[in-house]
Order: sequence, then structure tokens, then C-alpha cells
Amino acid sequence: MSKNCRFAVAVHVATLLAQNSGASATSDWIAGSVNTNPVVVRRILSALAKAGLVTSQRGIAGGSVLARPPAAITLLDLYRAVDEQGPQSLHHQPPNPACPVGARIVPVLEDILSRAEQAKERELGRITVADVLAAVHTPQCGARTVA
Amino acid sequence: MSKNCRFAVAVHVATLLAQNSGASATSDWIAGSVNTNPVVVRRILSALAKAGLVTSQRGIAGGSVLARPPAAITLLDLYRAVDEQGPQSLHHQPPNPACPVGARIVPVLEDILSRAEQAKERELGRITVADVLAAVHTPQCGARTVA
DNA sequence: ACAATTGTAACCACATTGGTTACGAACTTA
DNA sequence: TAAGTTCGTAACCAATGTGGTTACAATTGT
Repeated sequence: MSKNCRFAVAVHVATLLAQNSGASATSDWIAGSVNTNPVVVRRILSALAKAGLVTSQRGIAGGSVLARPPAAITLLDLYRAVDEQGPQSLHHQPPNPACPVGARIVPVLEDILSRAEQAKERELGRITVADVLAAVHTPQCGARTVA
Repeated sequence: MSKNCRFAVAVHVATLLAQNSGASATSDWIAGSVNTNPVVVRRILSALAKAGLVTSQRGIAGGSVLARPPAAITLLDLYRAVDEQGPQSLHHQPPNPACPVGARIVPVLEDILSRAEQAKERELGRITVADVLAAVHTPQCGARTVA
């Protein structure tokens, strides 16, 4: 599990923008729904903008909008935009190359972690922001997001 | 991605124990292959022992052995034994319940993250310590590990 | 000109991580 | 029994990452 809540905030923000359907939303207004600081929201929006998922405008009528229709943005897009994967999941120090296991374990581990990560991302790629918005709008159906 | 390397170390340790096939391995010897401190190894071994995956013995002939055959230990077993999932992946503060999205987003997010995590775990559950040992093993590399 | 808004930098308090030292408990052997 | 080895665990440390906050320049519409 990621130890940060940036992905959760990104999904929340994207869902808000989707619900806003074209109207510009300020970071202050978004922060009011997420219940955090506007700067935190702007940091997320900045990452999403770098990934081409939202566009923002400064000034008195400024704010952010989705750059694509909600059905054309997957949670994988949000995940990749927001989750800077530090290369920190393996050994701190390289294992002992004089040990047969230590000498060859790293590429094996990389392959394993890569496959596990791909399985996770495949799942996130199946869900769009439109799905999340629909799930949020039909609470009586439980948390189902994909048919 | 997890921000720690406990899972990587756990797989490394389990693979070493599997290669040792029954012989007792000390934390000092294992630490020599992982290239870390024996206490770090003992912390991992302690978590694995709590999950019933290894058994350890103190004393001059002490050390650790796998509690089950390598083919009966999946990487999911190791992952669950070692990765204390802090409930830290969602919002720090609960979202604003006065906002339709904020009021309903949390269970939706929980469902999404749960499914993504399940996909990852399903993948890890398919791989056993025996598989890792086979992947690591090279016949011309000698029969015994030396730290 | 003015007010509102974004974009960022800077800093802080807090949590987590792996590494290290230390020491008591348990175990084997002589 | 005595000695030596090993585990188990607590305590502490430096490094890192996190979200929250303040501050301020740049941009934009009225």
C-alpha cells in the first residue's frame, strides 16, 4: 500500500471536476470538499496538469477543469500522474554477490514486483472517473464502480 | 509501491532458508547475504515466525528454518507476514460530508483500493518460495551458499 | 488599478524506516 | 555447573517522506 493519500485525493479531485462538468473549480473550493489545504490541492492539480489530465487558469475567473471527458480518464492515469515511484522498494544495500542467492535475487525480485504492480495497474486501468462519479451518485447500490 | 524493503528482504531470507534445506541458518549468516544488520534480519524472522512460516531456536546450535516446504509458502504469505498495512492510504481528514462527492467518496475509494490490492495479492499468491529458488538457482554456481 | 487565483518555494511537525548498540533469555556442549 | 553462542526485543539515531501552512510573484478578468 502506498503510504500517502495523494492517489485518494487525486480521485476525489477528478470526481469533483467531473461533476462540475466544464465549470471552473478553484483550489479553495476543492479543498473545502477534500477537507485539506488549498496548496495541497494545487500540488495534486499541478501533477495532474503535467500529465495532461487537467488544465488550470489563473486570475479572478481561474480554476481547473478536466482536460478530457471523465470516461476517458482512468484511475491508472491518475495513479501514474500522482505516484512518483521512488526506486526504494528493494534492498537498501546491494546483496552480497559472493552468495549465489544474493548475486541473483535482485532481478528476480524486480520481475516479481513488476508483475504484482502490473496486476494492480491493470485493475486501476479498468475504472474511469466517470465510473467513480456514477458510483458516488448511486450510493444505494453500494460501492460498485464497474459493472 | 511499498516504501520499505521488508518484503524484498523477506523473500531473500526465505529463499536462503529454502536453499539451506533444513539446516539451521543464523541471523548473522543471513545478514551476510542480505548485506544488512543481523538485527534487521531477526526482525523479519520474528514477523515470519509470528505468521508460522519459520521456526527459530536460540543457543549455540540455533538459527532458523522454514516451517513448511518451500513449495507450500507463497510470496503472499511473506507479504502479509511482513507488511503491516497502516490504514494511511486514504484521506487524513474525513472529507466534507456537506459535499455530495465528499460524503460518498470514501467507501468508493476503499472498494477501488481493495480491488487493486487484491489483484496484486492474487499475483503474489501464485508464486512460491520454491519458484523463486528455482529462478535464482544456476547449476554451475555451486551447491552451497557462502556468506 | 484592483481583486482573485494559480504556481511554487520554504519551512515545520510528525511518522516511518533501517541501522546500531545493548542486554537478558534460552540453548548446547564440555 | 560454567562458558559460549544465539535469539528476541527494547532503545535510540539519522535520514527520508508526508501533509499542512505561510508567503509571494505571476497571471487574469472586471
